[in-house]
Amino acid sequence: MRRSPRIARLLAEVYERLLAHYGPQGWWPGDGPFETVVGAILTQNTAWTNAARAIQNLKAAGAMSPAALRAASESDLAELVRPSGYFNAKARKLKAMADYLERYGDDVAAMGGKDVRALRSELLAVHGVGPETADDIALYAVGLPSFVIDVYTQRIVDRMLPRRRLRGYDAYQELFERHLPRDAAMFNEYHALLDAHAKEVCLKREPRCGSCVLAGLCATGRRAGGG
DNA sequence: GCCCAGGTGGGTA
DNA sequence: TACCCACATGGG
Repeated sequence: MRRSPRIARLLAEVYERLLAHYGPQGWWPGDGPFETVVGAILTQNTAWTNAARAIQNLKAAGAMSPAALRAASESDLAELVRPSGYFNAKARKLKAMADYLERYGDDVAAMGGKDVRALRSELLAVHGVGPETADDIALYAVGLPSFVIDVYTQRIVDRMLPRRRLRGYDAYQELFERHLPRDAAMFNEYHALLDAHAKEVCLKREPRCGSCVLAGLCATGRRAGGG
């Protein structure tokens, strides 16, 4: 993908408008880097409120640490994370993550010494970690600049750049990373703002795109959405 | 009752 | 590479 000054200006303006309108989002909600890692797995294809219940269960059971996850049986873990859905699959994923973290001495912050691309590749090799979860962990738990793409981000980009026809996670990520300064704090805020905007405006049945904070930057009225 | 939610892994063509 | 499907609970 070639860098385009026009797209760089567009993405910068979108960020400025969203930040001015919604304010700082304070992601990732939760208590510390390891809890963020756990949350990234538990929120997969699941509403955050459900993931949060599972996190509370893990904390109440004293299981919110890599060592505790390794020590627990998979079936006990599954019961604890039941509210987040896919509980058997997620219990296995949590154990795989806990096994992986052992190489960093169970210290998520220790991953910060790595190159972001190298860390991302490592994370992708862990069972249950796909591109979005790897970027969630790299960005929100470790603080390295890896732009997070989710379905909301893809929908908003598709409406802003309908001619672009991006395919696949990496294409969307490349769009942001090629056109923005490589700044973890800004990546953090930008993704959270896109999420907030998608939830408040774009996913409504009748989005009022004319008064939307992104009016004029977004191709409206193409589907049941705009903004 | 129906659709959706801060995806991923495994199988098939 | 590109689809398909299983995985599963809770809220609107």
